[in-house]
Amino acid sequence: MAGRSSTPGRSVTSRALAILDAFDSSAPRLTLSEIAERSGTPLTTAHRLLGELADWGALIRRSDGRYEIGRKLWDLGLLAPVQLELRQVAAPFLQDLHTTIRDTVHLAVRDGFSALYVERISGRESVPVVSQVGSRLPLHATGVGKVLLASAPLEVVEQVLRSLTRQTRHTVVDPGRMRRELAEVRRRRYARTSEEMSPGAASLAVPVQVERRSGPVVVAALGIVVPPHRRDLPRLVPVLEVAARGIGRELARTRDFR
Amino acid sequence: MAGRSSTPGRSVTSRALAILDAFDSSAPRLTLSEIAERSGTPLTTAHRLLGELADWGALIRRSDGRYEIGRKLWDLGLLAPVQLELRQVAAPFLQDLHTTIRDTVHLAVRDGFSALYVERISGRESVPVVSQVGSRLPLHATGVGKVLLASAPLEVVEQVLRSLTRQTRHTVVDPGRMRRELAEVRRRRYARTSEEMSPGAASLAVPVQVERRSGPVVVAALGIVVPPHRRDLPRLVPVLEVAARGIGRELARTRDFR
DNA sequence: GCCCGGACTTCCACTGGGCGGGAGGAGCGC
DNA sequence: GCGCTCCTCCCGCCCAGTGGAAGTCCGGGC
Repeated sequence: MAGRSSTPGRSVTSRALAILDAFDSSAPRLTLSEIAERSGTPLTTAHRLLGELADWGALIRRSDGRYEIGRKLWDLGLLAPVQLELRQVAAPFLQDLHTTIRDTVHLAVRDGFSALYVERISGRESVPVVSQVGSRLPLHATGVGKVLLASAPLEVVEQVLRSLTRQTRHTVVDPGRMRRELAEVRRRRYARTSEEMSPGAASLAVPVQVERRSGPVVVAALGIVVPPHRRDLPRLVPVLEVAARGIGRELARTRDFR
Repeated sequence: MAGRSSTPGRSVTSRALAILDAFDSSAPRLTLSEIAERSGTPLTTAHRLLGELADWGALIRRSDGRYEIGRKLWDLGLLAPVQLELRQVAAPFLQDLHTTIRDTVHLAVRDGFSALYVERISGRESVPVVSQVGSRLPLHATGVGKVLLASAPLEVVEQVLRSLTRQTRHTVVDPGRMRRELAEVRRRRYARTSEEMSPGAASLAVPVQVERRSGPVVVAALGIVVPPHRRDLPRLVPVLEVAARGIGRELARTRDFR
């Protein structure tokens, strides 16, 4: 018996959502007790809520008792604007780009202080690449990141400059130098990196812009990852630009104005 | 005043989920009152729950007041097994396949009585195609559908045979004929269609199998869509088979046994 | 400018759905 | 068999959730 005692004021909904929050890419399959612990929910409560979520199809219970994200959430996720408005539109362009240059191709947006990878195309032979669709990488150490950072609001830039974490020995961690690089990116309209995120990988990226009444807005970054010894990178800039412009134009057409 | 009166016995969680259910591909952006109506929730209740869902990031509220699916649900959806265990693994193979044959390439699984499209790759020039990632099409009118149906449990086959809806004038709607076609698919290990789903498109598909203790299990179907006048389709079967086998082998390695 | 209608937001008293400790069961390793 | 962990079920208390009503905001017609 005894009524509630812990965390008063937590709504039912927030508890249910906390349970969903227990899942992340490092833990996509969880047992009841793991979920209860990770979400800070009493075991019994977690059990009941999990039952409801599983009935609806948000989660599925595997035969070994562990829970996974269900198809219904997968479906819903596909309705998010990143998918519906950006990824869908951009995919064929990335496709063509990949066919042409045969390296790994990326599309990313800025999500707070990270680059969020929205799409990635790579054959089975290309350079090993860290990013996956849905993963987040630092803005200062990747090509797409630098492009996104170069067009981010001042306060974001300042915050990022204050925390330039070293990823490899080539990572730019000096705020002054990064500031100059960003200016360079704005001027040249593309960014490069060489082994700044992971050894053995260089990258090249350009902005994807949409025209608004107030002028062009950078909505995403398009990038490629190549082996660092490739010396002809700048030659690829126009190829990326053509694709980026295509995406931008298509976005302007598709996107429900505003 | 006055307590609840409508639908007693509905849990809070089920109401919140009903609200998410209001969103689908034909209605990915909704106003408060639309959501209230579509979910059968009183306006006020919908309003409160939407607030909670938006705070958490399941939904986002646009500046025009309408709600959309938020990034957090997109993220969660990426953790679903279809994505993590199937799509991720299969993508490079589809990629290679597309590069080789240059037509639209598909990967689908059976979801109840439909084929659920998990991945699609097409350049910008190929045949116009109905399917999109996340969309569902009938099992009896598509190549991947027939492959999936051919290996489905008996009761699924019977149910589908009872409701062969006509999509075009070439759709097979005779249960007897479909039954023979399925036997043929099982024997030959591939399926064909020609303008049975949409005019101007033919398709070819093969099963993707994973070896289990109990023998091989069909977990997905791999297909291509081509113009109907192409007469060399059977020549492409081995190409599809190689890719399908590659996916199957990789799945067996990756997939957490069971 | 004014009025009207529709869509959204805030308020608040009542009450039944949610809560979670505890008991009991299932499965497993030793 | 025994102890351990993990899961499921039970049940009475009580506060979070509920939703009608009233208030506010906005845009468009006249």
